[in-house]
Amino acid sequence: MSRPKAQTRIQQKNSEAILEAALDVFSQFGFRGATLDQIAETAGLSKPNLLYYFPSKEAIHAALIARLLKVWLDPLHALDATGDPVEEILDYVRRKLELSRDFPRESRLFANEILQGAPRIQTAFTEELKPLVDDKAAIIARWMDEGRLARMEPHHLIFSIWATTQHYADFDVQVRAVLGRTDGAHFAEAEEFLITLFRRSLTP
Amino acid sequence: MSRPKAQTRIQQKNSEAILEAALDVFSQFGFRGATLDQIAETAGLSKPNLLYYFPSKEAIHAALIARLLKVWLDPLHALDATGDPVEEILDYVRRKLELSRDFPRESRLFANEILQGAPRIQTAFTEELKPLVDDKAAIIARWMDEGRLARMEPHHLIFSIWATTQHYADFDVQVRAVLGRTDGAHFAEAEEFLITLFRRSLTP
DNA sequence: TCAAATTCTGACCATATGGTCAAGTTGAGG
DNA sequence: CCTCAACTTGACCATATGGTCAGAATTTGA
Repeated sequence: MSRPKAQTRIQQKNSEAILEAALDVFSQFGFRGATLDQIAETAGLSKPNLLYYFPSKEAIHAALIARLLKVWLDPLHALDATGDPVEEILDYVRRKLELSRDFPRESRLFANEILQGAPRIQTAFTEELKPLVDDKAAIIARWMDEGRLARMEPHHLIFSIWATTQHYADFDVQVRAVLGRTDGAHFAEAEEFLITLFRRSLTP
Repeated sequence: MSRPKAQTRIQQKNSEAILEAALDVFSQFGFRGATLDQIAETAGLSKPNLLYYFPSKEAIHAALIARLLKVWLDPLHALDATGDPVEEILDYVRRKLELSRDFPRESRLFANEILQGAPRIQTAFTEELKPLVDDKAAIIARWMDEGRLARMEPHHLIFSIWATTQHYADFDVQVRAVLGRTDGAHFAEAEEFLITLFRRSLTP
């Protein structure tokens, strides 16, 4: 972070390996549960070498969070005020569920962070997330005023979409245990279910 | 756990204080992030004294989990096959949301555990949770067969209820940040929203 | 009241962990 | 092929942490 963007080939490669390894470890054990030794070993580097690229454990975590925040908020950004209300929201559900399926570690990284009071991303909440959500909630409210969506509290609608989609990444072990499966086939079922759930309650 | 149930007045009081403190600390920092010193200080005991009542950190955690599992599964147990289908499920939603409101630490304790792969409660999943969910899912499926509920995949319906209700406990900081509130008034809104959401999609 | 059982504690231990540093190795440009 | 900067590491440090133990303080029951 404070270090200038990776420039040499080696810097590029190792920084990437570190962030990749850190994502593995942080998402599995949380910030305090993760150790530099674990991250270094996963990345195939020695601990001092790891600390040559990032000044501290904090810095690695911060770099990860910053990098992922954009990807994470992207689907909500894509919600288009000029599209068809119901389909726009269902598309958002689909995109969020795809993130859970394709980037479960990222989802768990955020979940871990928020669960523990989000001590390291408070500013992102108030400065990025809240304005974005307020903006999109206003669009949804307008659609409801126009009678193009059934009336519901827009913020809570967004919460329910986050909750239901992220559940499949964050509580993966529970989902698998309850369904008695080890494959990932339940994502297709989940999509069908969620689309049905939200379509029925949103259609005016 | 291995120790016989607290018998003397002092044992009763101190065991209780320890579990209460441990709930605070574990739910906030996760298993690996929590320290015995923290728990001991919160409980108002010395660390060696803490270890006089529980043989290890693991044991404290295990005792907590065991004690909470019952409370946590209770609302689902209460789902009654002879009741009115839509109202039974909406009552379940209400009870789960009440748990999130009244026992957020318990919710976060479980969330932390599951997020990290549920290494310490795997057996509870397969031996208690799965059979219970399968049982209730069968009841819901029967209601749908009888045309008394709109058709949806029952397991995923249950997941969506867990996800949406627990979201308000587990992601509390995020909810507050996005709503821009510090009070707990959003629980009433959440209830209204969730009841509407599920009623619309479940009514045949 | 007094001995036995229970409860409590200061001091201590082994290990883990985030981080440092001096010195060595490797790679890139001239 | 030589030099200088970039990269890498073994050894090390201070602190934190889970846990132990001998003995002191307190409670209990006869």
